[in-house]
Amino acid sequence: MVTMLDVSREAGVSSATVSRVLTGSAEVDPKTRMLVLAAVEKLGYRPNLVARGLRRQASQVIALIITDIENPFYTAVCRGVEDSARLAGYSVILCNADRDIEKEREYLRVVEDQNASGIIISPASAHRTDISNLVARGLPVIAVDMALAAATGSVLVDNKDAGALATNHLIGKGCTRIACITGPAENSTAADRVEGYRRAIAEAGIQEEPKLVIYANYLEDGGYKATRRLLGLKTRPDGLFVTNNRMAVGALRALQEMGVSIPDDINIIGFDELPWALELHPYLSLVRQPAYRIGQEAARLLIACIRKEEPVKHVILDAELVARDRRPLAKARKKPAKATIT
Amino acid sequence: MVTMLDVSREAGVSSATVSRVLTGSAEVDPKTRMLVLAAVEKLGYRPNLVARGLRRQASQVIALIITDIENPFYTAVCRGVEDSARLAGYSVILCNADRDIEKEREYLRVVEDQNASGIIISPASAHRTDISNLVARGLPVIAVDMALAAATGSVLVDNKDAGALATNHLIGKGCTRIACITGPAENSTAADRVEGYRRAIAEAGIQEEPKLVIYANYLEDGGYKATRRLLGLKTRPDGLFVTNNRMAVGALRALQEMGVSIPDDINIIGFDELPWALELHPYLSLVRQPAYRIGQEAARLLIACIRKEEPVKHVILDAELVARDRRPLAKARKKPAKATIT
DNA sequence: TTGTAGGCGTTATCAC
DNA sequence: GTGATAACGCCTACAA
Repeated sequence: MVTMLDVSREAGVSSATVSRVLTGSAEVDPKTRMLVLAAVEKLGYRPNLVARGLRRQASQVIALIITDIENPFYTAVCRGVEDSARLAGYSVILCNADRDIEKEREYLRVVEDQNASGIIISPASAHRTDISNLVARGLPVIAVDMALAAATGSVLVDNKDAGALATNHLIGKGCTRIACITGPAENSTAADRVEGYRRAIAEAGIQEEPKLVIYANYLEDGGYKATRRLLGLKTRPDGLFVTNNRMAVGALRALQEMGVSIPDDINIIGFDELPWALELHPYLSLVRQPAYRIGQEAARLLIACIRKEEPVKHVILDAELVARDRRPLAKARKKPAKATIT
Repeated sequence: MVTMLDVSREAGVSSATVSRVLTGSAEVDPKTRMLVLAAVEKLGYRPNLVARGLRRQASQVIALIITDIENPFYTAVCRGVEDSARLAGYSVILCNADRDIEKEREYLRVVEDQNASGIIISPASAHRTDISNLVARGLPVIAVDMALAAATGSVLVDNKDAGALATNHLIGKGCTRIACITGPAENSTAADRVEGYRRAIAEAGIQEEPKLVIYANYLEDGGYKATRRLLGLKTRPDGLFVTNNRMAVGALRALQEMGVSIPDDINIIGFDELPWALELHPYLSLVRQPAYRIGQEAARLLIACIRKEEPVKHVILDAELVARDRRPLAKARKKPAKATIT
C-alpha cells in the first residue's frame, strides 16, 4: 500500500503538505502543488478512507436502511439515494431490514459502529423504531416512506391525501361499495392511507362498512387472501383500493382466479409501481409515489444536514394518480411532482 | 463517545486487557474478565470499527457490486449475500453498477479505498471488468452471474446447459422454428445462453436460422422491439426463448399487443424470476437460477477466502426448469439445487 | 508557505 | 496474566 508518506518523500515535501494539496485545506505554492500531484500520479496513491475517517471522525459513508429490497418501490428509492449521494462524493451502505424490527435495530447499531455520517431509513415502525441515541449523538437521520418523530428530517408523501386520491378515482368510476386492503394496523403509513380512504368515501356520502377494510401484511399472499375474503361477501365490492404494490399482485391473482373481470365487475386501484406486472396488466390504475425523487431528495437533505447547511428539513412530495383505462402502457401523465416544504 | 480507555479506567485495568477480553485474543484471568465485561456493560461501550479497521488493516465489511438493482434476480442474490454475511458478522456495502463499466470501475475503487475485506461482483463485462489490482493486493473477489478470469472464486450456473434446457423445453412442446432473444453480444453470459440454444436445436436436427437470434439489451424495451421484429418475419417463429427476465416482460407485451396467443400461436420460455408478472401470467415457463442460494454461497465462499480457510473456490449451481402450462402459479417443482464443486 | 508533532481508537509486541 | 508502548494512515494545531 502506498501511503502519504511515500508520496511526500517522492515529492520531497512533508506529508502535511501532501495532505494540504489533496484536501485543499490550505494554500500551497503552485510549484509544490505540481510536485505533489506528480508524485501522487506516479505512485498511484489514493487516500486511505479508513484512516481519514478515524482522524476526521466522519466517514464519507451514509447508510440506507430500507424495508423490503424485493419491493420495487424501495429499489427505486435506493437508486435515487445512490445517484444523489454519489454525486456528492458519498458512498452508500444499503441494509435491508425486511420489516423486522430486530434486524433493523441491529443494522442501526452496525451503522453507528461503522461511523456512518448519516442515515436514511424507511422505518419498520413509527413508534418502535428507535433512533434517539443516534440523533442524540448528532447523527442526522432522514426518514422516508414513514414519519419518525425523532428524525432530523423527512421526505414523505401525504399518505392521507394519497389514499383519498386513490379512493376518489374509484368513486369517479361510479363505485359505491369500495373495499380497502391495507398494511398492518400498527403501520402508520398503512393507517394514513386508510384514513384518506375513509375521508373520501365520507365526503362522497358513502356509508362506511367495516367489513370492507382489511388489514394485511403488505405482501402478495396478504393481498390474495384479503381479496378472496372480500369476494366471499354476500354483496361483493365494486371497487378495491389496495394500498401497496405487492398486495396488488395478490389481489389481481385472486380476481383472475375467481374469474372476476376488471373493470366490468370491479374497479381496482393500487399503490406504487409494479414495473413488471404493470406492463402486462391493462386495467390496474394506481397512485404513485415519486420513489426515485424521494431517494434523491432524502440524500440531498441528509448530506446538507451532515454539512450543517440546510434550513429545510421536512419535504412533502406529491403522489400522482396514474389512471389506466384501456391500453396497457398508456403513457402515464408526466405531471412533475411538486414539493411542499416546511 | 465512550472509548476503550474509559472502560479500562472503569475496570481498573489497562486498555490492552480490555482489548484482550473483547477480542478473545489471549487468556485473561476470569476475575479481570468479569470486571471488564461489567465496565463495558455499565458504560454501554461498543468498539469503534473504524479504528479497529485501521489497526487490523481489515474491516468486517464486504462489498457487493451488482448489475441492476431493479432486476429481481439481483435483489434475490442480495438477500442471499446479506443474510449469509450477517450470520458471519460481516456488513455489506451494496453498489449498483447499472451495467455501466465506468460506474463499476468507480465503485471498485471506492470499495478498495474503504478497505472492504472482500468483494462479490456480478461483472458488467467478462473482459472489460478489471479486478487485477484488487486480486494482486490480496483482496478476494467472488464472481457471480458472469465468470471473470481473474476472480478468486465464483458461483455460477452453467449458462450453456441452462440455455439448452430452455430450448429443449420448447422443442418438447413441438416447436420447430425457435427464436432466441439474448443480451448484448459482448456479454459472455448472454452468449453462453445462446450457445446452449444452438446446441439444443442442432441436436434436435433443426436448421439454425440467423434471423431468429437477436441480441438486445437485457431490458424491457429490448425484448419488446426484438419480439416485434420477430413477429414481422414472413414466417413467424413458433417458439421463443428470452434469456432474461426483464426482456421477457417486453416480449410478453409485444405478443399481447399483436394479439399473438400463448401457447396457441407461440410457446415462450423466459430466464429467471419475474416475481410480479409471473403470478399474473399463466403461460410463461422459465429457467430459473437459484438466485438466493447463489448469493448465500458467494458470501460463504468469500468469507472463507477472507479467513483463508477454503479449498473450494468455484461452485456451479443448477438452474431449474419451471414449466407452466395452464394455471397461474402452478406449484413449481421444488427440486433442490445440486452443487457441482471444483 | 511549509514542517513538526500529536492524536483519532484500536491492537500487537514486548517486557514484566 | 497484565501493562506500557508503538504503530495503523491521516489531518491539523502550532511553530518556523
